Amino acid sequence: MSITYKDIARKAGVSISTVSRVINQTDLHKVGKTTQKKVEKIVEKLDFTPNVIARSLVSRKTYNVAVAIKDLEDIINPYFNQVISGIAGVLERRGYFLQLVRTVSAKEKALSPYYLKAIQEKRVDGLILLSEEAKNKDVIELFAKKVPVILVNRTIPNITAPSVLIDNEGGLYDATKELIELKHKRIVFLAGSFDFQLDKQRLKGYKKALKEANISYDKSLIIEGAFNFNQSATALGGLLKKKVKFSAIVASDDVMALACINLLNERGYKVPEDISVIGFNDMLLLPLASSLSSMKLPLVELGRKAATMLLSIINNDPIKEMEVIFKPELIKRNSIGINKKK
Amino acid sequence: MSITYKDIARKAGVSISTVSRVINQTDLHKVGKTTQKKVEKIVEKLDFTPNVIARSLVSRKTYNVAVAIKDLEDIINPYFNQVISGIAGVLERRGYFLQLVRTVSAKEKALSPYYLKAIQEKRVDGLILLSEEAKNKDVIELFAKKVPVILVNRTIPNITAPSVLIDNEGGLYDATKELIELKHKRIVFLAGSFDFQLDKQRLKGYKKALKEANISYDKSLIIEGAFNFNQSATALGGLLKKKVKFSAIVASDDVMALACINLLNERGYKVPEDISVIGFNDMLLLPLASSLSSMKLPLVELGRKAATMLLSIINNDPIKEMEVIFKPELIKRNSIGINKKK
DNA sequence: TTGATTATGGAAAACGTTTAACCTAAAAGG
DNA sequence: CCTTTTAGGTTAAACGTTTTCCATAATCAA
Repeated sequence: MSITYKDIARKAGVSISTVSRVINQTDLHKVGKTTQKKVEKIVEKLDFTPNVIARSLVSRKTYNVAVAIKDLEDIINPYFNQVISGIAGVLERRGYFLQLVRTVSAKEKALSPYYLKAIQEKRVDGLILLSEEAKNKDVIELFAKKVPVILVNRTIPNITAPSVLIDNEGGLYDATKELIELKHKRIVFLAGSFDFQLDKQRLKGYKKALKEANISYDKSLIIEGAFNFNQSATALGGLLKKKVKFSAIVASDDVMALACINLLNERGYKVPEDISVIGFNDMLLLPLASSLSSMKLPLVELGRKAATMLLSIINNDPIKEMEVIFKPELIKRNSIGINKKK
Repeated sequence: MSITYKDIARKAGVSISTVSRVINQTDLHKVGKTTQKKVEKIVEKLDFTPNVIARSLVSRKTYNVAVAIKDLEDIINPYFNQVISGIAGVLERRGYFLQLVRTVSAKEKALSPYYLKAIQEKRVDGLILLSEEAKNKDVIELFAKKVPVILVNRTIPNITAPSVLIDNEGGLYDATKELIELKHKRIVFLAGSFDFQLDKQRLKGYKKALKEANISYDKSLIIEGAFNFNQSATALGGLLKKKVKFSAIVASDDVMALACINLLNERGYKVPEDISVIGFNDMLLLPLASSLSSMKLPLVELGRKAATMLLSIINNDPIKEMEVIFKPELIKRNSIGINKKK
């Protein structure tokens, strides 16, 4: 059916090994110039591409990398989008392919989640884990099996793993501190979900900033918005309904911050005159929020870094640092101002 | 290094063929009940998963499907997101993996674009083409080579290919007609780009509606916004600057429509009092535009359909229809109203 | 009892590569 | 002139499966 080395070899009147050497440019000293040209011409003419499957079988390399997100709806999230975009760029430049896998199984009680399946079946050379859903136990097992894995914005207790991290604690500390400096005392932290490390770490930073300013921690100011617009609006709506007092909000994501601004406007509050708002990620993709202050993160760059590290590990290149930490940087725009109340 | 059939066979004291038969549940009449149990127990205990590469080599199936988008930034676009989400769901349920590939090559003059490379190297069993970038010539060649390919929202001249299409002409016809019924006469069509079939088709529908109403076609009302927020705002801004008169806008995408509403508000126009706006896709992901009227498309469903068709072709199942067409449906919300001017 | 059938299983080729080991003729070295 | 080296190859094993074909023992019908 399709062309193989055998065909090329026959047409060129040489052996299969010679064809392999010409195609891979290896051991070329074992091939005469004229033979080489002859083979190259035929490869060219037939537009031949070696079968990567057969190649993988012997080389044990697939040139395939899995990128794991929790659920496929997650690719809708601009955060993952940008990271994946960065990953993909590096992979392509280095000749690798990108396989998108999920960490949750399909409802029908699949045996193992897809991201594990991809590795068990040896479909991929490595894995970039963008999701926190993957169980610690499973991830530890992967490390034990020497599977190249990069963790993104997630750690495993007591283990130093190759990872690209975000200084979540520092980020929320900086954001909170800025608001405190603007005389805010009752600051809402709209987290995504405390099921995630990321928000636990951020809460730490929030508390730290409060403590330093001798502001007491009020649990009722902490709410969860599931990283999406609607649930964030609902959460904030709940707070308003309960008449909880506050003059500022830090959100764990720009979309969530946007939901706040939107709801506040609807309810007659002005941002930043009445309420200050700071987002996270600085995604800039919603020009509607062109005045949103945010903790900026170079997400595309972060993806690039993760991919580069993974490829280093896959190719046994020396790796400079096991953990790379990106520090969010506060971008001040028009959504924050001095607290004038009281 | 890793476990193979050989190991299982040795431990079970049976042949490799027997192991294969048990694992694949094929030719089970050739395996005794007790032998089967014995093998199964060992497979279970060792947590063995067959090497999919070796398997692919002989079966000529990779259980891998490529989904091609133009550029990786495209996954940021909610349109692709939803379609891919639909595709991924079906693939996973049927045991297939999803490979994300681009139709444009990396800048460094790569030989062939990645989506072609994936096929040439036999990495994938089929391809879903979400991008119009892929050249007709290349796509035709794929069909000639009997590669399973599904086209999404794109056709190839003179060829009936398996495809999932959108009734673009009908969609814009309906939108325009609605506005005409609301007494609008000068209607802006904010297209993405006329490099694309999709917008050419939509323009056709737009013109058709005008013609039926005896409204003359004014080319200056046709602008392009590159399917993104900023360029759409710029395009509309240009129109305003030139003082072109209009009372309604149909945009080729919700984000673009949003850009219009945003700019109009900034410039002091009210929607829908002064200007009516209709979007396309009805993505609903920007609750900020909760009142945006839009031509709704079941994008996730569309992705599902594409994946289902592809798998049918891959597995030589009879395929019901070569072309499935999704008709956009006008969802009326608060962004349109009767034209009161003149 | 004999021949046919059935149940159970193994051996080996094949898939398309890579690569280690081997071969030969010519060139070089002494 | 003989030996060694080098250039330019070839052969064949290996990678981990699937699958066709063959083998044997037990069972069955007559």
